[in-house]
Amino acid sequence: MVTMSDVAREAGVSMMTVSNVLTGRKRVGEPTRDRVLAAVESLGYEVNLTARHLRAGRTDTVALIVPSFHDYFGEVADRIAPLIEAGGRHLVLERTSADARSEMESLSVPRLQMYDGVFLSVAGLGRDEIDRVPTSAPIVLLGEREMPGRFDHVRLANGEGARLATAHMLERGSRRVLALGGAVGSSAGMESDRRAGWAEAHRAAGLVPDDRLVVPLPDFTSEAAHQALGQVLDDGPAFDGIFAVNDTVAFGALAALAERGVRVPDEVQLAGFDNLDVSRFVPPGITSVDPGYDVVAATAVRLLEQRMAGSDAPREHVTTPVSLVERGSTRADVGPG
Amino acid sequence: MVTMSDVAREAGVSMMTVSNVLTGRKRVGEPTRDRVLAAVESLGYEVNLTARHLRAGRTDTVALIVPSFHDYFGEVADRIAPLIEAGGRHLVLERTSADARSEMESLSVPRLQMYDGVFLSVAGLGRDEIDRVPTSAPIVLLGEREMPGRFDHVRLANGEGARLATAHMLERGSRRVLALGGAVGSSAGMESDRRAGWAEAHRAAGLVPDDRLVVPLPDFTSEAAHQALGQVLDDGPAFDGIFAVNDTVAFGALAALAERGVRVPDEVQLAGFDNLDVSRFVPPGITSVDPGYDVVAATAVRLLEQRMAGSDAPREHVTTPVSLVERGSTRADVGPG
DNA sequence: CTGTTAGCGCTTTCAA
DNA sequence: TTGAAAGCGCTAACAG
Repeated sequence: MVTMSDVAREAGVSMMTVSNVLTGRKRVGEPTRDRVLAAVESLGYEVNLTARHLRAGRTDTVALIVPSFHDYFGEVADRIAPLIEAGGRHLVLERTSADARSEMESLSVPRLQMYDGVFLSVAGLGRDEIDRVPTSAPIVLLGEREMPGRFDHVRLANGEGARLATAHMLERGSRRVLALGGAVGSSAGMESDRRAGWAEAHRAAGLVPDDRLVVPLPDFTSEAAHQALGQVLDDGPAFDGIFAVNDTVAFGALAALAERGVRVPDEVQLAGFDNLDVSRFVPPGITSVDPGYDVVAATAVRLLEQRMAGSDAPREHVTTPVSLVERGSTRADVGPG
Repeated sequence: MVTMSDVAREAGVSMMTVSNVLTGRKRVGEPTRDRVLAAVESLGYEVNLTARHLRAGRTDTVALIVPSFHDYFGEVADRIAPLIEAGGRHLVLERTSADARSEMESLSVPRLQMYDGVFLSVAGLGRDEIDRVPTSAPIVLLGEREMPGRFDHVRLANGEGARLATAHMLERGSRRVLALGGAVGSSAGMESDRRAGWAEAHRAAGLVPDDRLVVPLPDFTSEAAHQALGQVLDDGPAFDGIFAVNDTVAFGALAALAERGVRVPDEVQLAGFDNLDVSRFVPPGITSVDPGYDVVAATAVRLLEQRMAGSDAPREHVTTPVSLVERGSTRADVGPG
């Protein structure tokens, strides 16, 4: 490995001069500069960033640590990346494994403090476990559940989104709207917030939410939704609308409906959550709750940069607004129900 | 910041002993060990990985650097991650910006050598530019084009996949199959390989590939495909099949067809490439070329680990096999054409 | 404008 | 089993 002192020797200058040429932090005379660059070129020298980072005490790198970068977090990452770059830092993504054990593992403190800041979304961890994550690096939590007060936290208006989607279908004539992927117990996760919104929409419409319409899922994949909805269609309660906990789940539902020849939106209306790009294109177009990705990203970046700048302002817990995007999977007018 | 020497002082031992306790590399007496751990706990000490890395000359981290982690590369990343973890290293993802300038930027040597190894997929760079990427770190190229011989390279059998998909539709009665996203010029990218396969299938069926059926796209998004196919439907040549250069493009096509009431597969058959998870579920199910993600991942990891182990075996250029997954968007039997 | 010194936090020798 | 010294490659601070 070629080091800076090799270059210095080759150019007949001190290491400091090489460093100055490379970083541009100090004025260096033209001829000296040229000799240094020539030496760099001829030796094929490359700065060692690890060494620079150790010296500087910063890595100029921010991590987005999420359970999966498909779907929602992929979209979020796409918006966060340019904002972080604009601040002169790099964004890297890390995937936490699904299970809580290795999730805690990947949150091992040493790794966290390798970064100037971290966006963290924890799927499997309970609130207490999160609370035990040391605060060595600036951390902004992303995620749809209660979080310890000692972290900044950005979350969506989940209940409101679910309410919007469900109310929309009720307005358009549905009377029995399934909550596909709704939590049955009283966990504090995203699914229970979304389920609460579903229930609230029913009550606002003068209907009593029927617990049998809440269909839990082992995970929020298309496959799980496909299977579960197949079961409901075969021998579950009757329904005429589906609020899917996210768009991926909605695709699984769509497949199950199509297989049985159930027409969308005529017989069953369908709405999802996340407004994935593909949801616009999948016929008949999936009505979906839009998370306002730009706002989520901008808020998260603002909080993290504030923290990285050393602010000790009180932690913020921000809930960002959502909106409903109506498409062909729900009806345009009030139907017969 | 608490350092190891703080812990050593607190525990009344030398730094070396602290290090040994923490890494477990050497035997340490029980009582000493306990005192060290107590000090670590009470001071809230965290190893500084940057320092460790500098000392070790390794970062135990591998990067997957891709233009986008949606779709194809997201799937690849999901398969690569566990394999890398199994080797005791971490996988991080970085996104290259779309444009070649900042792509070259993110490939700046210093960043590359921060990693023990790199999987690199370059979208915007030409072969010559890639050839100029310094070989400081072990690099395995991923991507569907000719690459310099000095790198290991994993690519798909693009031509074969396109041929399979097109031949399948021709067998099932299509006579005029659009190549949606096919390259028009003679660039050496993925799209021209796939277009070549499309043409070959025609010839094998005794048909003459019609260049007017090759529809170029500004980018391989659903939106671009939606627009372009809309144009073709409105005033382009007649067709009865579509080979979409990837599944994302296929979704855009599906939307354009649905808007105009064109029935799939009865009037137009449709096949894509990548076999995304969602393609299984989008009615009527998108026939797609499966890239064999597990094989791609295993091959790439094998090559990189070999390189990271210091091998100077000749560079390998591996083309991994693909297969066709038939679904409802193409016909089950020979139709009337 | 250029060079010298010191040290970021850790671990690999080597010695006790 | 424990410790002291040396140095990974770089740059801030200060001299010259």
